[in-house]
Amino acid sequence: MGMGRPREFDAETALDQAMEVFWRHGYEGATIAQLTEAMGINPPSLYACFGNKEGLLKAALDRYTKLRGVWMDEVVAAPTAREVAERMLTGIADRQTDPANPPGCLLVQGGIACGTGSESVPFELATRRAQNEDQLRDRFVRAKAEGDLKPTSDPAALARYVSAVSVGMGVMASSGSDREALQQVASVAVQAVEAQSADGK
Amino acid sequence: MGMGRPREFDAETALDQAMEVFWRHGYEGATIAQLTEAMGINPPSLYACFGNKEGLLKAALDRYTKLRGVWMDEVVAAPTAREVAERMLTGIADRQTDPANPPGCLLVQGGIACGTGSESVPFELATRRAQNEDQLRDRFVRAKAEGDLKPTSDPAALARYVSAVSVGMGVMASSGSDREALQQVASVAVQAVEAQSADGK
DNA sequence: CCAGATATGTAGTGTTCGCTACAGATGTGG
DNA sequence: CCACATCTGTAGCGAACACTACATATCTGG
Repeated sequence: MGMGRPREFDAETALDQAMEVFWRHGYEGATIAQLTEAMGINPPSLYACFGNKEGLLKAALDRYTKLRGVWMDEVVAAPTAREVAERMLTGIADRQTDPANPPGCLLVQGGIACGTGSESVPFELATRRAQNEDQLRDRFVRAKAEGDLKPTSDPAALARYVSAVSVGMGVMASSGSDREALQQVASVAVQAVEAQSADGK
Repeated sequence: MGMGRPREFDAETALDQAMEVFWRHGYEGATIAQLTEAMGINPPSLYACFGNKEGLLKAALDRYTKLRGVWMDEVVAAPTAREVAERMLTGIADRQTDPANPPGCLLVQGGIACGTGSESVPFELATRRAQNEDQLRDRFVRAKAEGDLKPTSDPAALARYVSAVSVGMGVMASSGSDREALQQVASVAVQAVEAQSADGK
């Protein structure tokens, strides 16, 4: 028994194109026609490879969070909580206004609200954002244990805060805010982390 | 010439119901069927009164921002920049988790991204958020002039920052974060404004 | 009570959506 | 070269969408 005709497109390349469409238009705003055109394939190929529209989104999210995870590892590798926050927020400002990608963050742009029948999409995005927050929290827990953060500080609250600012910056970026505006936000936001640092700066 | 049959529903009451549907499902996620059912009317009445779906959204946004404006006036009436930020952010935490409303903020939930043909919706929401930011900025400009904020502080950046945190909290609320979690974020966020206050607290 | 004007409920319209049946193309194992 | 398996393109499926035609009902002005 043979192995069948091989597929004529590269799945990861196609996924990158799909990711960009979801990123720009959101889950519900992206149509199969737009996706297939961007991916350079026809609907049957899409469904054979990814199951359905939601499966394609999840695959795109996997790819997005994988790429982002590499960067996040660098972020939490910073020596102090303050520098973690600074790397994170200034990096967010740069990345979310990088003309190579759609503005904002796929985990926000993808869909905060969805119609009946797609309630799992916002949940899926929220789960991925929460993973990011967890990674930050773990890093801040360590910072507190190391005496880098004040003994009175709340690492979980700090992580939630940095995560919230990141999300807010993503919305601003998608609404047209430029890199400079986001850098200003990052600059102010870091000061709240400084206030929780043992050396106060 | 007569004045015709009077409408049998109250426009503002119906608008409140429509606002809640948009708030919960977003612009694209909300269907005319859901809207008319919530409003207790039939499609022709909706179109006669509001023009089309986008007109209904704008009317709902007008009502939302009007109600919110009353509260914002109280916020900026606080005596110091720090207290303005505190009232704003703790109030956001309370309001966005108020069980009387859908979670989050209509200006965020309404739609960050939209499909082709509805690009004006995200723009409309962004414009309303910008108005809020302008109001904050004006207040912080005054605070700086009054010596309440440091001479080196940037009122526009501070306003952008508070606005960004508010938006981030809105996304968190819609993803299931409870009041306490948002209050923690608010509590941390205020410290950045404190750092820009002349008395440092 | 009548004529004009506006609102209402029923029952659709055309379009677009996500998705797929099907036939032909292209590969592998024997 | 043949049976089989998988992919590809065309063409279109049923459902849901925003929106509306139309007949009927309810008002005002005369």
